[in-house]
Amino acid sequence: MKNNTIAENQQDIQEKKFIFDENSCPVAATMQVLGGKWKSILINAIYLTAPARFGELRRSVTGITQSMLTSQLRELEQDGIISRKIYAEIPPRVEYTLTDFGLSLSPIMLAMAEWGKQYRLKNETKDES
Amino acid sequence: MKNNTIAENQQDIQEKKFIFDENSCPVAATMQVLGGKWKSILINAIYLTAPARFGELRRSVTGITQSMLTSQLRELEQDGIISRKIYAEIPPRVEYTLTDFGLSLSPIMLAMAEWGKQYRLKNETKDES
DNA sequence: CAGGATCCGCTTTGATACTG
DNA sequence: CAGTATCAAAGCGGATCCTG
Repeated sequence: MKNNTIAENQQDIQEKKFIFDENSCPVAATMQVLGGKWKSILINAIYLTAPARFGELRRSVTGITQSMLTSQLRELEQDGIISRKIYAEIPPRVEYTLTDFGLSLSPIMLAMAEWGKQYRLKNETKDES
Repeated sequence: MKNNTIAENQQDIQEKKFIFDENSCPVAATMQVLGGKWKSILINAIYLTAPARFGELRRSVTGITQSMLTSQLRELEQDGIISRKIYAEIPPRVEYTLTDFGLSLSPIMLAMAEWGKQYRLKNETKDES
């Protein structure tokens, strides 16, 4: 059973006949979900403050506008990352939490957080000019 | 009925008062390096085919234009992710490889690749309509 | 409180032509 | 071969106003 989805055969590996594109590269798929200016921040915020209310997120995620917050939350919900729970109250209340699938992102988020710290450290000491 | 119109200070301490923004959230820092349509694909491509020549990348990374390839490679080099080695030959030859710092991204890349596969699987079975 | 609907500018990306 | 330069198109993000 030599059904290699990455390279057709051993010769391709030696000749480096790889094909990378947005539809086949699985890393790109993840980036499409996490991409954009706010998605990763929102996931992180909801992860740390769940259950997170809309107004809470608007205040804690500095700089985001209402419309952006709404649209990004909708997309994350659409992608199965977060779940939206509506309470029929006056005033209305909506709580966001990570789904199990969203929680499966935590290894990535943790690794990215750790790497991001190192990256910022690296650039701090470099900016001493 | 307590009067908490101005008593927010005490409560805020007990409440979840997190602040998330692009400059403090380390995850956002990583996203700034990996963000965009091509960066993650390029890192993956260079990781798997290093040393990768410019023309090789242009052919293997399907859909990218020369100008995009150049600019994205320059930014990755600027961020210390890849190194660019020029051979003074005719015709010219340039090889790209990941730096040690770029290699430190591999846990993230591997985690993202694995998650991306699951994500695509999830959506495949969902698209059976 | 938690949005929805519009409008708009800027950044990102793409297409094309040219060069050492 | 490995770029640069220029221009056009697209998409993302932002500001503002309105609503159940």
